[in-house]
Amino acid sequence: MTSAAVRRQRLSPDERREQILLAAERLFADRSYVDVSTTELAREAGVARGLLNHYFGDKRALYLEVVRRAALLPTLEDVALPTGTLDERVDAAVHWFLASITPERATYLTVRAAEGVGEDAEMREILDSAHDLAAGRVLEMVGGEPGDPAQRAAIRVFGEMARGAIREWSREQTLTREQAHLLLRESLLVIVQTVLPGL
Amino acid sequence: MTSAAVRRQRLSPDERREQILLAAERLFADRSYVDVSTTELAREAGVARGLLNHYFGDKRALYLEVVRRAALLPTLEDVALPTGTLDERVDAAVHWFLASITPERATYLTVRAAEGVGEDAEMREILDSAHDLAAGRVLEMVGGEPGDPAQRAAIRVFGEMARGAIREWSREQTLTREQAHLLLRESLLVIVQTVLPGL
DNA sequence: ACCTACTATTGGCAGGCTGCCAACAACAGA
DNA sequence: TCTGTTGTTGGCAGCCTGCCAATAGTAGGT
Repeated sequence: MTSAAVRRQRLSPDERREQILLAAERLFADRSYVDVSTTELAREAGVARGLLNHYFGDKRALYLEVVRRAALLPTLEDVALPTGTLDERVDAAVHWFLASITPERATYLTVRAAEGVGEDAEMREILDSAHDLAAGRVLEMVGGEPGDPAQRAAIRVFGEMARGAIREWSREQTLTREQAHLLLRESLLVIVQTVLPGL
Repeated sequence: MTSAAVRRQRLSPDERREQILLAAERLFADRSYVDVSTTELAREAGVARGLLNHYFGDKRALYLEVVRRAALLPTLEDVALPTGTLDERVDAAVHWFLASITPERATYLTVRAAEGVGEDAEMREILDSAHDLAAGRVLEMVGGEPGDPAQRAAIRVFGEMARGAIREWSREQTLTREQAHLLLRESLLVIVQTVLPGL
């Protein structure tokens, strides 16, 4: 009950939109989709409930927007392509992957994202495209052919594995960071050698 | 509007429970948790809505029961432990994994399960324990030490990868079954060689 | 500085869904 | 046939969501 906004304030649509999104990120980070009501979302943003619908149309649409931002975030900044031997490039790629998905974001995306809202086509597409983008990055780094669908698919599979390893390390703590890194490096190397012709 | 049950019928609790569960499995297989209302569930089961609460207490509890059954199913039947070289055992393990998770069940568990209901501790535990059971099986098959937490964790990571590969193959069709199998076999072999001492 | 048109913002209404509970009725045993 | 047990029902109360007409900041023209 901070009751910060007792007076009605008029903001530009962009500012208001951002404000609501930030509040939503804050709430959805801790609790699931179904547990957070639009009333709460509105209160957290210091705004009337109807305004959520006005800006996002739907509770679900607002949620998808939150997920979209979180999912695309790590692939936004661009990285320098590593050079050197295949081993070195693979190691660099694994390093990038582990760094790009911070533990917080990992739990958020692997746990929070797939939750609450019906994981329908739209939701899947958001996550898939983000994962595919990340896979493309890795593929570039190891020197593969990003245009080849099979190569991309193989690296996406590696991505699943990597997210699993990150969870084991950061949440369950059943693997050390070194073990996870080692596991991923060896596996990625083999995947690359298996799928990519002549490397 | 088939209106099969016009007359009230009295069944044994076990039968009724099973009937409701089957109806729920049918509905949740196609649509998400939030999309299926308890009214629909009751109608599909040919039963009054209140009976769902009577037997399962909660819509969420009913859903968790459905997921639990689906998740544990593949690990129920026991398999003969393969013998032979490491390569052969690894191949057998991959084969078992691919067979145990049918495409339908795969989409159900990777997509449906993580959806709709808040993926809280209870939900995670159901899936995790099922995945851990499967990992234990694989570990036995390749000749590891099922009691070693690190080995189990490594195989669980492989499990994530395998589910990803199954999805690429069965849903996205970006990999052939042979490619998926090859990828998993090579990776599992490397994982085993990396994590299991002296094999 | 005032006024006006524009539009960001609000609050309440209607429909639907969920959990709960007291009443009802099918079936077994005497 | 009768009666007690208990599986089963239907409706009530509360909450949540999407919608929409009314309200009120605010910029821009005079």
